[in-house]
Amino acid sequence: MIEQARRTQIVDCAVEVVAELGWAQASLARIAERAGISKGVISYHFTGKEELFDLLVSQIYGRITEFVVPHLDAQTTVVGRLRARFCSIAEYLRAHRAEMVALTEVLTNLRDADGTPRYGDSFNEPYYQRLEETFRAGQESGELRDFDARVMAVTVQAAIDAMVAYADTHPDHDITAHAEQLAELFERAIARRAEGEA
Amino acid sequence: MIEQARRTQIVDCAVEVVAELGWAQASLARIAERAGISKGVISYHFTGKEELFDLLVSQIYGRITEFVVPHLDAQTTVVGRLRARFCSIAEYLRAHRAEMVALTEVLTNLRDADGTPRYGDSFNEPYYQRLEETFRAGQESGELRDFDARVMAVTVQAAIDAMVAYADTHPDHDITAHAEQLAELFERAIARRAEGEA
DNA sequence: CTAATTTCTGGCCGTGCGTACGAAAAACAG
DNA sequence: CTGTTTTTCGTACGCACGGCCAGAAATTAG
Repeated sequence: MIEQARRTQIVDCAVEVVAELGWAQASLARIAERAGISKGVISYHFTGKEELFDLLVSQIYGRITEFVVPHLDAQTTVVGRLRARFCSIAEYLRAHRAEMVALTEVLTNLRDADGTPRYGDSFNEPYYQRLEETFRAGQESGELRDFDARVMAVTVQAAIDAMVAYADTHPDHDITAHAEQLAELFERAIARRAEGEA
Repeated sequence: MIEQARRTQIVDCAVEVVAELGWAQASLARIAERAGISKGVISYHFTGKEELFDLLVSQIYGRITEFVVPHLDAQTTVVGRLRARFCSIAEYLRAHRAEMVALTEVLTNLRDADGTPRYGDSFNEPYYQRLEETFRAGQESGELRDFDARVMAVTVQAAIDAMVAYADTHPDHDITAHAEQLAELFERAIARRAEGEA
């Protein structure tokens, strides 16, 4: 059995380093230093920097999904699901701030050999599509008004990202209240008005 | 007189290179190559990479502001001003896509010597404050409902940034329609309902 | 214990970067 | 034209990075 523990230890140290010092300072040497090992160990357990951070992303992303999805599934209405999305992500953010910071940092900065962003558009696309489907279903059921589901999905995701980023730079910011504000904001934005309207 | 034209020429080439190849590939050597000059010329006209890209940012930012502000001032209501903000930025984006791409790229990636982002939070703060003031005024005049003006400001700015970023990666995207969707979205989010409500 | 395998070390290599510098060239003044 | 200043060129330096490897150390197997 290949020593799997080393890999996760290295990834954990990478999370710490990225969260504390930012992507630009997160060299393999620094990560190794943080882990108390030689630089070569990383090269031994990973084929390269890419594989290391790919594992980092998939691990954190998996944990977040694992936490958020049940909250979504507990809701029946689109408005309820959207509120659960904002609030559960805020809750996870409050408990695992460093993870979120590191994830954001890696997603926005990691590039592969030719210099193109590794997690660009293609990474958000699945989110967009699922949000779109949800919105469309709500529109057909009559719960929601008529609007461009793609623009709404992009904007919702942007609002979440902005919440995470703002919380990062403002440690005293009330994330829970922020999430509730977003929930109310978008509820008004998507819900059909009490009086009939297109 | 110091040759000012050289500076702007170099900045223009920097815009092109960043817009086409991304920040990671925008080395001084490549910019010099694009400009058809030697690398040392850049060092002669600028104290360093920082000053070059500071000039780039302030130039582009200035042009955008110059275009957008009159559209805002033409509006009297908060909802109108917000719509004008979305639409005028979209209009500028349509006409000067490369500039916008380069600006975004530089803002998100430029770091100073110690590795901290040069244009981070502090850059958005003035926007936030002006948006906040506008929202507060609207709330006091009764045009707008009660909500957290700071969260709304952060979210509006995020929606704009997301629009720019999405337009960048989806060349066929209808930016004008996107802006109008945002205008309607946030109008519903901030406006007081027809029937009285807190 | 010995031998084989896995894991680790520490340093070296090539690359690309921003910057500094001296010499060449051009522009300009007297 | 001559001397001076401004601008440009090409290069070389120092640095940090990711990747790589030969050998040492530790672990495991027999």
